[in-house]
Formats: sequence, C-alpha cells, structure tokens
Amino acid sequence: MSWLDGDTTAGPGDPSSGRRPPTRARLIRAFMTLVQQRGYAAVGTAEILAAAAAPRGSLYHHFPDGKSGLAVAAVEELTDDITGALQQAAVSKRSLGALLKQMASARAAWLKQTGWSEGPLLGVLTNETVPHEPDIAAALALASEAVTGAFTNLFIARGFPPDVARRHAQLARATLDGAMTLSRAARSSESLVEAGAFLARHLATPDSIGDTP
Amino acid sequence: MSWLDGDTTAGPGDPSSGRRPPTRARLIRAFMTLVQQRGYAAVGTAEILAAAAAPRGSLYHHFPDGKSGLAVAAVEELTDDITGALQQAAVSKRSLGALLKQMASARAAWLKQTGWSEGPLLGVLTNETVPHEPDIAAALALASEAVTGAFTNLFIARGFPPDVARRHAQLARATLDGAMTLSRAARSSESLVEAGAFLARHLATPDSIGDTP
DNA sequence: CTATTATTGGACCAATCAGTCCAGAGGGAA
DNA sequence: TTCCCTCTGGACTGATTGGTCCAATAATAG
Repeated sequence: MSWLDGDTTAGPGDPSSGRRPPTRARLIRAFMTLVQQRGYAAVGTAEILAAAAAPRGSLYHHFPDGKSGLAVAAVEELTDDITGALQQAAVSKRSLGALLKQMASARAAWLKQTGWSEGPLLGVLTNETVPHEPDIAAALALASEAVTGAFTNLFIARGFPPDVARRHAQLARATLDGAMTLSRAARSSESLVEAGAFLARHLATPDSIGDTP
Repeated sequence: MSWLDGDTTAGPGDPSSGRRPPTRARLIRAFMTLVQQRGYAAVGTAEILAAAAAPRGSLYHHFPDGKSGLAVAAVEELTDDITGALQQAAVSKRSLGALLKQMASARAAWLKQTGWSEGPLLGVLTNETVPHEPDIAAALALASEAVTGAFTNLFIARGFPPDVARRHAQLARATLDGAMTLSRAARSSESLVEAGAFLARHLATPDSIGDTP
C-alpha cells in the first residue's frame, strides 16, 4: 500500500537483497521524482539521465520515443501503483471514512516531508501536455479512467450503488488532488486535512447521499 | 463577473472604442493564455512575444525580471480578477448553491469551448515552480491566500461563521480546481458537473454543517 | 522649438535542449 | 571458441532557450 502511504518512489524493482533496479526502472523513477518537483517541460533529459545514473543511449534504447515515451511509461506504472493500492484498500476491513482520511493525511505528510517540493504527477502532466502531446494525453485519459474506476470499486465495495459510487469517486479524486495543489501553494497542510475530514464526513455512509430527487 | 463566466482573457485594457491594449497588458494576456495551455516551462519567450505582437525589448523593459517577472504580474492580475468576481458574487442576491453550480458550469463550458486546451493557471504554476522559483512561489502563496479569503468572505456573507466559512472556502477551491484538471484529462465535463452539484448540495446551507462535536 | 524620458525593434550570445549515431561491452547459446 | 543480440557509453548536432545590449523612435515636459 505504498501509494496510500504517500510514497511514490518505492515500488518494486528491488527483488533480492541489495541489487540495483534495472536501468529502465531507474529511468522511470527518476522521471517521476523530477517531474513531481518541477513539471514535464522544465526537466531535461540530461537531468533525468544523471539522476538515474544512466547513459543517453539507454534512454533511447528502452524508450524509442524519447522523453514522451518515458512519460507514458511512468503514467502507466503510477496507474498500476494507485489502482493496486485502491484494490487492497477495497478488500481491507478499514472504514471508508478512515481510508479517505488516511489518503489525505498520507499526502499531507508526504508534501511536508519533501518540503512541498513534490506534487501530483498526473495533474501536472495533464495541465502541461493535454493540448500538444497526443501520446501522453492518451495515456493520461486511460490512467484517469483507471483510477476513477478503482475509486468507484472501493465505494461499491462499501455498499454504494454503482452510479453513486462513480460520482463519489470523481469527487474524492478531484478534492484530494485539488487540495494537494492548494496545500503546495500555501505550504500548509490545512487544505488537505480539511479535504480528508470533509470527504470522510460526507462520502462515508450510503445514507448520507440525499440526492435521489 | 468575467471570471465567474469562465473568461480569463477579457479583463480591462480596452477603455475606449477599438484601441489596442498597451504592450504590458498584451504580454500578460498572451502569457496567461499560453501557460494555461501548456504550462510555464514549455512556453518560450519568443512565443509569448509573437502572441503579444511585441518586440523582445519591450518584455525586458516592462518586466526587468524577464519571464518570471511576467509570471508574477500575471498571477497578481488573475488574483484581482478572481477576488473581484467573488466580491461581486458576495454582494449579489444569488443563492450560494446557484453560485457554486455556476462556477463549475462556467469552467466546464470554458474547457469544452477551448477544446480542453486551457487549464487552471494558478494550479499549473504551483506544480511547476514552487520548489525552484521563489519569486513566483511567493506570488502564488499570496494569491492563494487572497482567493481563499475572497471565497471565505462569500461564505460569511451567506451566514456561515468565519471558521466554517474558511474551511468551506478551502473545500470549494480544492474541489473545483481538482475537478477542472480531471475534466481536462478525461476530456469530459463529468467531473466538474458533479463537483458543482456536490458543493451546492453540501456547502449551501449553514445548517448542513453538522461538525460541531 | 529643445530636452528628457519611455518604449520599441531586433541583432546577438552562451547555454541548453531533445534527439541521432555508432562503437563496443556483456552475456547466453551453439 | 564464434555468433548473435541486448544494452551501454558518450561524442555530436541543429534548433531553441532566456537574457543582454543598444540604437532608433515615440511621447511628454519645459
């Protein structure tokens, strides 16, 4: 449940004792970290290569499409991380309110710990690439649907009817991601904490819906 | 109430009949539009200059700090637009629910109209510049506080106690901004429409709070 | 008018960008 | 060994980056 704990950089790639992850995985991790800090366009390939301790040839060997191909792979891997964590959450015994609060506080802790230097990867990629990078935009659309679907399944597993579950999923995602950016701008957890409390209060119980007119 | 209607590019600068706005204003508007489309780092000064039909010398005359100075000015101007619109909304006679719904649907209409090619300016700037552009980050922190304050005043004007008003302000901002990015990724208004409906339902009446333990 | 300041127009620069290319290291399989 | 293929290492390139500099041109003041 690494993503629920707010850690995007752990992941697999470290199967045995102290072996270094393969180059491809190191490139993806370096890309994620740097883009979370400063966005897609501001991060150069040279910097990614340095952070991953990989030569230039390896980047274009593993990702023939270059930087944008690396972005697509990173989006896909992050999607797997997130949906995996949400699946685990769905089958866990924790209450919905506790889960939503934990999602918010985990992100708040991560932001604070990194000195507000890292932000939401899918969000920044969306706002930087949707109009003019069709490959990345397509990957983001798929990722968005997958994550919303995983959130929806979580709400369904907690007893909501599918249509309500999906709307609550959209809400939870929007509020958490938005609060993350606001917290970053203000360098304060206030927004994220309030978001978690609010979601736990209003989305946690099926009978609090009140929108069947 | 241009910002409530989702139009960020209108603004002043056109006082008399058909006079062209002065260079400084044109630079800011060009910057806003381009950054909303593709982010801060991906937009070059040459492109901004071309869009504003201004020579290079003018940029560094009006903004001695260059691109980052232009960003700070754009953030300040957008902040004024937003807080002005919210002040008007606060003194208007419209219901809170109607206002929140309108904010969401105005953004949805704007996104759709531009082919999902423009996004939230403050959000993308936050996630691109906070760790390594101190001037812009400072402007964003001020802007964030000002906008949250304006939202808070709106809730206070509708009868909420100050502390609840501020928390609802954080919530409304986070949810609307987050939903905007999600809508952009999915190229669908679904998320924004749901966000507006949800906020109108849960933040509109003072007695729906239920959080005084 | 002249003097002064504000603004424009654009040539120019060093640094950096993403991407290309290829020689060769490494490691199984035969 | 030899063959084959994956992967690495890094030199190189043309385009573009943000920024500097200054002469030419309004615009305003006296």
